[in-house]
Amino acid sequence: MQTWKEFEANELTHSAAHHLIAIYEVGLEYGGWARVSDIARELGITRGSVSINLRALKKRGWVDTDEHHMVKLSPKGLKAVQSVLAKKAVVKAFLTNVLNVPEPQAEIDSCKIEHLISQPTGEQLVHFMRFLVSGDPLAKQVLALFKDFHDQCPESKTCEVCQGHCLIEELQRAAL
Amino acid sequence: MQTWKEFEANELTHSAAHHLIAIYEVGLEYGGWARVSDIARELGITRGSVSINLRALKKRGWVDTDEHHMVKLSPKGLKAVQSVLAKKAVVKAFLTNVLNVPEPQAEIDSCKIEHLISQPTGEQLVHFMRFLVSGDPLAKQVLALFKDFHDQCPESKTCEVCQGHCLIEELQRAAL
DNA sequence: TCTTTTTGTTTGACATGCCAATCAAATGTC
DNA sequence: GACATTTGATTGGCATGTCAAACAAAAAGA
Repeated sequence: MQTWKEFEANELTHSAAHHLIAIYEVGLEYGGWARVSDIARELGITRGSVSINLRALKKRGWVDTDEHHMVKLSPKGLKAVQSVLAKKAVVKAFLTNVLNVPEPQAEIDSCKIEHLISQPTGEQLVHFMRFLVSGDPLAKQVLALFKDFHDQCPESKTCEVCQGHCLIEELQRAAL
Repeated sequence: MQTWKEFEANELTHSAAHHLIAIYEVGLEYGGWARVSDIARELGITRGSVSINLRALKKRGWVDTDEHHMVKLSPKGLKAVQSVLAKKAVVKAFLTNVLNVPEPQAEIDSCKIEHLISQPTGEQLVHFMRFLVSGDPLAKQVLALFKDFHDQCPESKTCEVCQGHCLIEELQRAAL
């Protein structure tokens, strides 16, 4: 009913997630520490914005700071970053290697949804990808077959993502 | 580099998408027409909010109104709604029928990302699902096999979506 | 040491999107 | 016709997240 409102109820906003990622990336070269300026440069926003945003992240326990304004991910923050990065990577791998979505588009799409994927869904996608690279000959065959199927599909170029739900009803009837 | 900023650059916000969907849903029973109150009730927000939000949607050509304040999707708005609903449905079908994600979770996840999926990605996912229900015995076998694989996987219960990217590196090495 | 640059913070502004409260006009009811 | 309800719009408030501009303090260079 009101499922759509859960969008805002996320623990991590898109902006917050990328602040944490920026701290993580900068920290890789500086022993886990980052400065406001580095984060701002990494994100392409002003120092002022970062300064304000860090206040909220500190208050909620994602990051810590020392007396010299140096910023560091808290254990909780690090875990969140790893979870988000892993979700993004597995989604991107699925899009590029299974769905054959062009790399730039896969990068954009995975970046947009990385912080919105739930833990269960992320885990299942990991398992699915793990299955597909498990070496099982069937998996290889399927990927190859789908590539052919897709290349041959007459709707490949014109399909507008199933106007009017035709595909969905089809899927429901098939009930897999 | 600055890919993360494209999140805001979406043509449809989550809120806007659901306003359009609400108009669509209400309109199904009233020949395509909806009133502000109906939309507000459908979304669980106040009439005031809807009134203000509709102003922007009108200005950008997603909805039209007549002289009696009746609201209707423009052709462009209708197309957008169908695209979003189709993306949501195909994502949900993938999550539930392929990844075996529980229905409530699949509903939440698909709702969160429905408006963020690009057209190319949506189309490819449609083709993938179409392939899986094409009746090809190989497809059936794969789905069954993955179900087993997943049930047997010792990490099924504990995996934290691949802490530290181990899976990703694995996927890259495999290069599919 | 003196100057310049870099840095972090604060301020006022804007945009989105929600709320509650208020209001006028239209609609219903007696 | 008179009163009550429903409806759409407006207002002021709050929260997030961005900017530009101004500021003090620290760091770097001469």
